[in-house]
Amino acid sequence: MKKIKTETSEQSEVVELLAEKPTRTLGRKRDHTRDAKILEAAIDILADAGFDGMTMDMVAAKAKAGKATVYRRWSSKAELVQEALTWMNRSHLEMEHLPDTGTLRDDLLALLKPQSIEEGEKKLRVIMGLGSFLQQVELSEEGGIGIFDSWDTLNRELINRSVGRGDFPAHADVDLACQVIVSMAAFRGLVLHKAFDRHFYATLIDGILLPALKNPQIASNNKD
Amino acid sequence: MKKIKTETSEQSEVVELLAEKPTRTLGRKRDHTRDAKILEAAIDILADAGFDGMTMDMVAAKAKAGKATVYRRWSSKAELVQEALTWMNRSHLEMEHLPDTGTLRDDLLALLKPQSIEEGEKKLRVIMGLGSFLQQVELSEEGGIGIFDSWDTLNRELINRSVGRGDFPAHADVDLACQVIVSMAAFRGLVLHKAFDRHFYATLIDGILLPALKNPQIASNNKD
DNA sequence: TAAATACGGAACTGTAAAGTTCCGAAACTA
DNA sequence: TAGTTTCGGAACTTTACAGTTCCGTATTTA
Repeated sequence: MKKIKTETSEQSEVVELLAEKPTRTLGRKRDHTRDAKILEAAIDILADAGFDGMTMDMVAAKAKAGKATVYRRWSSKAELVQEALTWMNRSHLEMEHLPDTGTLRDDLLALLKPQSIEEGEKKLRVIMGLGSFLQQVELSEEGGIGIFDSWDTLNRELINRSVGRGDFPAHADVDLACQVIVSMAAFRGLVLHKAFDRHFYATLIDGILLPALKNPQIASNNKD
Repeated sequence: MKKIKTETSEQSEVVELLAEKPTRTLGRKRDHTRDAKILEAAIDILADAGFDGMTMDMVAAKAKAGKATVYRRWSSKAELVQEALTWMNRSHLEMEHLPDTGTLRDDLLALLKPQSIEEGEKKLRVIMGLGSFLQQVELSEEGGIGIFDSWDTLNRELINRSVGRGDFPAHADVDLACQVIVSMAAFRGLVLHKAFDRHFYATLIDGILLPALKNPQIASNNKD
């Protein structure tokens, strides 16, 4: 950025002004394993300090990097956060070994591994702390979800499979059901500060999700 | 905050240290109509700039007050915001004239007045922008925010009345149903950045709430 | 082996905003 | 009417942090 450099010491370069030869093959190579360390540090700090509570010094320190190293990769805090969020949402979807217990209820519960709960709560804290950042920078496309896509996709897959088996009417509103799961998890974590644990999830499934999916009425189309 | 003040200029006061006589009857009286103006200004700015985007100068300017006037009432930005949030949630619960259309569906929808939608969205934007503030200061008691209490109470009233009429089984999980409403509204506003409008609410009621309440099964106890 | 670029670390600059203090004017009380 | 507290407004101080620059060292290519 802004590499105009009005130096007068080297006049010999004037001739090459229009050459535009970056000649990138020189010097020490950039260590791209540092990228992940820095992004990870950024996510950690975002999770428990929020966007405005996070300083570039914190990130650099946590990643054991110099600030110059950070700014060599991302030209601003906003850019770093933007990419950190993308990195956080890189999904390791393992569609191959989906749970298959025979009932939707147990499939959904099987997806709730302790590790995924912990990770999900961390993501929630990150989003929660984004606050004013979201008002400055329009977060990626689609209004900024993407963060729940991974879980949401798996849930949708399980429910669709169950509907396909004939467990529920074909007109069941799968989208809305998926929204309920994610919304309840988020609200419970962010606002109520309670864990989205197995017991609560079972109550939600039995008391809300399954009855809603079983509903013989055709609910109006919801698509947002 | 940090009002220790180790001044040495006035030794005469030392004698009265334990007197504690504010003698408040002197001088111009504080104009308490300014309080509301300032709190309202704070809420407005919180709504479209967030906690960290809001400056005390903005608040003072918007309320046409001096900063000294603000700090005479609240000793810090955090304190001001704290009270502004409380003030925002002062509920004008009009339990007397609850809607009574005869069906729960229409009662719930009737509660969603255009004015309350607009107000609700403003509140959501405020919460959205709270971001890091929530991580610093544990907001109000009970872990929750209380911002949804007003609406939640009315919803619970309507649903209970409907259950009392015999529209739904007596074992219907009213608490959980209320949680669904509030959670979906919050998530939709905070994360999806979409309006919680009449159409979506109708879809939610028809597709989720009513089927869940109608559920003949006894769901496990959920009480948190 | 020399030039170029990377690294972690630290010092530095510039700016924005929290919080304080002072001003002249207004309002209240003894 | 004199002393006290309020008001809006503005100037001021202090602090924190984004972003830049420089250092000594390590790594890579020509």
